[in-house]
Parts: sequence; structure tokens; C-alpha cells
Amino acid sequence: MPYNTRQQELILSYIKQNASEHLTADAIASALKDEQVGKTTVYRCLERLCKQHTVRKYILSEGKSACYQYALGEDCHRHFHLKCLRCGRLIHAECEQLAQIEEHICLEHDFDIDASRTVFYGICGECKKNESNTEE
Amino acid sequence: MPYNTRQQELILSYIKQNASEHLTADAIASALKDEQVGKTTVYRCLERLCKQHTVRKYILSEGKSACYQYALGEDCHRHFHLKCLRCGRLIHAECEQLAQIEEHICLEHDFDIDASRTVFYGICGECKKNESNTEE
DNA sequence: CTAGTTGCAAAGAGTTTGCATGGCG
DNA sequence: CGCCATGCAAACTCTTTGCAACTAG
Repeated sequence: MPYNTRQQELILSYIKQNASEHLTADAIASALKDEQVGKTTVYRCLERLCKQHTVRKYILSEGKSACYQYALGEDCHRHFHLKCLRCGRLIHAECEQLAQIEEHICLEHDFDIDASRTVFYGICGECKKNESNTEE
Repeated sequence: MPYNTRQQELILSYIKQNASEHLTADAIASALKDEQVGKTTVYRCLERLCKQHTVRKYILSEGKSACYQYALGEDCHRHFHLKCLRCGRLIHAECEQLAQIEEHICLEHDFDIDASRTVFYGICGECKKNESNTEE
């Protein structure tokens, strides 16, 4: 039977307020350091919140921190990540058609995609523009 | 100008011989410990081989070792890769609808996907079947 | 009360780096 | 010979764990 603690409230509240962003455990701990929330607690809370699917965990690149994001009520909210190989920018793509990719691959290829691990690599629009001028 | 060293030959040769498997840096180092190949060298060699696209690096599970696999000569620009997080199997998916994903992301998200770098992570059909019996 | 929660410090795992040595071309 | 490659040890990063103190229900 889970308890309601000050720290847990603060962490969840912070994640909700920043639902549009990817937050690392470290970022959350830093943001709440004035409120006296320990880093270990942040990790343990996030683990709990993930288990109950309140928060989604993304592993965007190896060795780097995992990212967390508030999982809005509707679970059709899965999104994919586009990572630019040139500038390194990470774009979150939320889009109906991308959700269909998941379905297609599941039905036709018998493969359940884990969107939290999957990253599309390529070149973003900005870099495409710059590339036409500046050849590498 | 890269040099040809004994260690590099051994590492590449081992990866080629085990092209059907996903190998961790540690596994490679262990397999070659009799041949006097240091772990640091394995890491640095793999890094080089990845850069020249001779080897592919996979992140199969968070916190765990990355895996490496020999990238066969095949032209991998035309299809996508599905990597099973459970069994490590790599599936090459060639399919008209997947090609449309590329187009969709290019047109709607202004992002040119590099299919040779992009890997979909998830659970394959085989593992899904096994999973229904053995809950984790 | 009593079981879940906290948080410091320390352990851990995987990977990277510093630096002196070794060896390819 | 010059320069890249090697390898040990130590550093590093992110995360988990041990354990005693704390607190919600």
C-alpha cells in the first residue's frame, strides 16, 4: 500500500508541469534540490511511477542518462524520436501516422516495437539547408 | 592512416566468425584473452570498426553492455532493421509500407532518415510466444 | 505500531581516458 | 623513425543498494 509523501508529490508535480519535455533523473533532482529531495529518492520514485505507467522512461542513448516523461492519460500518446546525425538535435515526433508504423510492424512483421528504445537517425531540416551551402 | 595490428585482426576475425551473434565487448575480450588482447583495445577497436561501418553497435538493454555485430556487405540502405531486445535476433525488414515511413517522415517532419543507422527495438514474435508462458 | 519511504555513502557496471610503451609502415 | 595502437590503472557516469532514521496510515 503506497504512501503519500512530500517528495513523491513534488517529483510527480514537477514531471507533470514539464510534461512536454524529457527530464533526466539528475535534472529533476537539481530542480528540486531546494525542496530537499534526494537523488536516490528521485530514482526510486521514478521507478515506481514507471511501474504504474504514470511516467515513461526513454533510453535515448547508451551510457547517457535515461529520460522520463509524464505519460498522459491517453496511451495513444507514444511518440518516436528523431536524432540528427549532424547537429545531434533530438526531435520528438508525435503523430498519428507514426503510431500506425507501430501497428503495421506489429501486424505484418510480428514485432512489438519499444518506442522508448527506438530512435530514427538521419538529417534534420536545418542541417539539410546548411548542407546545400557548406559541403563537408 | 590505420595500421594493421595483431589485435585488430583477431578482433575483426572473431566478430566475422560470429556474425550471426550479438557480442559484448566483454565477451570478445574474454574470448581473446589467451591471445593477449586487452579490454581497452577491444573497446577502441570496436569504436573504429563502427565508424567505418564494418561493425554495428546495438544497445539491447539499458545499463547492460552494448552489443556488436559484424555488418555484412549487404546494402542496408533500403530496408529497416528490427532488433529483438530479448533474443538479440536482427531482422531485416524490406517492405513497401516501411518505405512509406521514410517518405512520411521526410515530407511531414522534414527529416531524412538514414535507414542504415536506424534500428527498431522491440520484441520479436518468437519471444512474444515464449513470454506468454514465462512471465518475468 | 508497522510497513513503505527517505537519503547518505558506498558499491557496481560499463565504458573512457591518461600516459608510457610497443610496433607497423 | 614517426605515428598510430596497445594496455594497465584510474577516472567517470549513471544507477543501484545497504542500512539506519523517518513518517504516513
